[in-house]
Amino acid sequence: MKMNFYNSLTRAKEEITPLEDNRIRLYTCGPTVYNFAHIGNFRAYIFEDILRRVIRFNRIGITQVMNLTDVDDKTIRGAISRGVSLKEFIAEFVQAFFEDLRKLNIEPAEYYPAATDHIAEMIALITKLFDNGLAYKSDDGSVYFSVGKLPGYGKLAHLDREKLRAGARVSQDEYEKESYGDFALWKGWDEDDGEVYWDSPWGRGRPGWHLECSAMAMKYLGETFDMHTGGIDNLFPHHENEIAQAEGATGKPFVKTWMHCAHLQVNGEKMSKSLGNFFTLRELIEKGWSGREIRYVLINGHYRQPLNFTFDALDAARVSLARIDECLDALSAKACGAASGQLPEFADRTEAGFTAAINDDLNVPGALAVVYNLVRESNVAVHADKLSAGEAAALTALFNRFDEVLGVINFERRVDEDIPCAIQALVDERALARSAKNWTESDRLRDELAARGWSVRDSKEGQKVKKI
RNA sequence: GGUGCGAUGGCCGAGUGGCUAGGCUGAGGUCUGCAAAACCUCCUACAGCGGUUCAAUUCCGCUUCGCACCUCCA
Repeated sequence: MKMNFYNSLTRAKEEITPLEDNRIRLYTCGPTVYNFAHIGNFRAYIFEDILRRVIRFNRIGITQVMNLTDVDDKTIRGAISRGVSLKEFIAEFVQAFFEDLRKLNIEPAEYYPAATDHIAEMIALITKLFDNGLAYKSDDGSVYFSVGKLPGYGKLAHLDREKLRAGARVSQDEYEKESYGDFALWKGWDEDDGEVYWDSPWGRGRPGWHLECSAMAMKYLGETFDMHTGGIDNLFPHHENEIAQAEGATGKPFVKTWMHCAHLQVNGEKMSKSLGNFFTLRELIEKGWSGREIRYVLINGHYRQPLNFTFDALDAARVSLARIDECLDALSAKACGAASGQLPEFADRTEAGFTAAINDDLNVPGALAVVYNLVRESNVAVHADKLSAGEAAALTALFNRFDEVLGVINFERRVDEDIPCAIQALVDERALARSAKNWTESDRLRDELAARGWSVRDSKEGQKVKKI
């Protein structure tokens, strides 16, 4: 089935086919490792995770690169304020970032290049831009990209260069640029940079922010590759400038498909560090939410729509996931280890519906609706005892197939713990009371089990005991 | 000022020119000694005003409101 994704460059949904070798080469803008990422940041990484999972679900290979921005104003400032080297400063946040990715069940990318390991590639790129007459040096030792000399600049953001004007945040423009839209390729060293600098043909300094992505993307993925993604706020200027640097150097198209996700909001406003209205993943986990629940909230909205983050949504996620768990528990009890057989008739078109949803611009909410319909029909069949063991096993396999994309069904799913002897004794005692129809004693024992952290549910097959 | 995006039932959140999204919550019901789980029903939604159409929540225009970007940003 065809994948159709929305391309920010053309502003239309387009059929996605790999440029080469049935493999999609994907560059995803990663974190600046100067503190802990917040869940708004992770919305982007989860969107990219869903993207790569959907590509794989379609039996297409993937090579994903996610950069780590480890040199910029914020990392330098952080290192200096702590009196440590840049490498030491970022180490904690790099490690935390990878831990957080695991907590959210985000699949690892193939490459995580750090900017500071690719200074030579960046210098080479600037050299090419000089050769092509697109770069110039200023008096302060910085190098700028001359936006006016590159035809087509603004094609991604659809901005008219003539109409670029300073927004609210640009009142203090201290750079020595020839023209307003020009951006730094290389920043000449100054005192604020401390020990952080590299030598270059233009003197000591450090790379401009946009440069690393162009240089590293081309190193790992080639001069032209399939897809490049990030948050919508990266569309301009960051991605526009990446295109300018890459295409200005090579003369070839840089990226075929650009995809951008909308922001996570809190009370209708963008979640951001500057507004202070953000939650880090670790904060939420400390409050008792699981990575699974947080992942569920973050995928249960279309990536191009702003998503309003609330604790009510986390509550709903917990209950919703429990419903899926109940269904899968019932199926696995029914399957009882049987080999996967035929799917029951009601599930005939389910996978097609799921695939249609995710292949239509990653419509995860639509895919989840398909999953919940299957949950309901499975429950009906199980409770009516109309399911064979082979069918139950086949349904389980189907849920697992969906989970290749969702990453939320089996991830961190509660496994039934062994029942301690003391608890089992109470359960046995309760069975006796029940057979004697001593409901008072039965209820008392249920309360006692609950007080000890175990729930008991009566069914035709007897008592079902679970850790709460 | 420029450029985009959006407004869906109590909450979240898809989608569609006519046919049930889905989840959560609330109410009622079936089952059960009770509870739980499961299932069923209901709370009959598409910002407002015009227009196109046999038919508009869906297409077009205007209005109102909101969000984002306009060189730190996921």
